[in-house]
Amino acid sequence: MSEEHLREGAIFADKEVLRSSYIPENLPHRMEQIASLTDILSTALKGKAPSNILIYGKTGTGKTATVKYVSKQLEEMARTCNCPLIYLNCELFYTQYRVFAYLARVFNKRVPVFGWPNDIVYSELKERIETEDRYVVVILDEMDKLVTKEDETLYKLLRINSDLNKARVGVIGISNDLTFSELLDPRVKSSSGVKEIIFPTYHADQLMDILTERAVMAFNYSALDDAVIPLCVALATKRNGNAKHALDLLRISGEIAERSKSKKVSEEHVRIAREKIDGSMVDVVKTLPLQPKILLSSMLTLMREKNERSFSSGEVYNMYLRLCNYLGLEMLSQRRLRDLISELDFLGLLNAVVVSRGKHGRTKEISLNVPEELIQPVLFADQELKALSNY
DNA sequence: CCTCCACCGGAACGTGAGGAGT
DNA sequence: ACTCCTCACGTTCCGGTGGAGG
Repeated sequence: MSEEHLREGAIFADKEVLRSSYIPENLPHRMEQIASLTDILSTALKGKAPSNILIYGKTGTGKTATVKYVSKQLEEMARTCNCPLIYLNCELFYTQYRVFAYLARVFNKRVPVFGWPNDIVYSELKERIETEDRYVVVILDEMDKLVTKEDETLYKLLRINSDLNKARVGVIGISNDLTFSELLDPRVKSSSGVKEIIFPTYHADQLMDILTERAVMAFNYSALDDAVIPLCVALATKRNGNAKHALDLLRISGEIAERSKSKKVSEEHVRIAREKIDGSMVDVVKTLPLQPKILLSSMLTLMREKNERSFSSGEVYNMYLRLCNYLGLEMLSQRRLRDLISELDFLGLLNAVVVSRGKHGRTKEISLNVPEELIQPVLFADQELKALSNY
């Protein structure tokens, strides 16, 4: 077994470097974001009230990495001035109770996993924070998971300062949703002094830099064919410049090369890796309910008929109606379809951006985010959509 | 600078399925 | 068995809006 482990080093020097949980020494093309984040945070650490920060960007634009990177940098400073930085992923702590209970636990207040009323947990937390004159920074990753209609967690946290005398709390919210800002109550935004940092998607050459830098650490010398990184970059660029996707490709290619006992990672391995990743995308489509599947089919039909890539939501809806008619299925309202489009956007299957076309109104421009030939067979495989194959 | 399109997305409400409590 | 919920999924209604073209 240990023999096997040593042999594993044939390809990889340090595989962890390619995981999204890894925080590199250097984050290429994120200087600006690092600077503003550091700037805002360090003034807080120097004794001024921390302002709240909202961070936006699509998946794989380096949001979490940047925040973790900066907090690591400031860790020492934070410790000396008793200003804890608390990281919390809302995917795991998605209810008010869990968030507050977790925070209370950080401040050594034992709160049961369930059972207490929310406001008690909240006031316990408040009391705990107040025991000292200090600043606390709470990082809420994936915070869109937290803001559902009646949930006030975020607002409570943003406003907690008005309930505090000595201590101050700053919130860093990280969101995948670019429209999240509009979703927030504008009063909260202005009153709590929220600053926003936007993370644009990476261009091909930027992805190139990122992958090159990581590959040097992750792989043994000459274990990588020259064509591998450019291929990973090219594939990830097609997927919105998603750096996470690019790194996944690289890592999985390496794993495949390793398993096949190759000495080098080749283009072929990347192809297999892509198929593997695409395969999981296929699974997502496969398990989708009927209506979203019809929606995706409408996209495919439009692409075939018009020979274009992106369409307005009106166009998509009309095509959707046509397909429903053809299939003899009941059709949803345009409002409902808008929600479905947003959901598929969130899943990464679609790409939707609001654009204004002046006299021709305002709409969402929607494009397919996965290879057409990949999902078509999956859609046609659905019993209810079978008839589409000869539409 | 104003208009006005073609949507966006919030609010409120309806329905039926699936638990928890009694 | 029964109420009482919460949740997912849809609906209708409607106020709101960025920017090309007048």
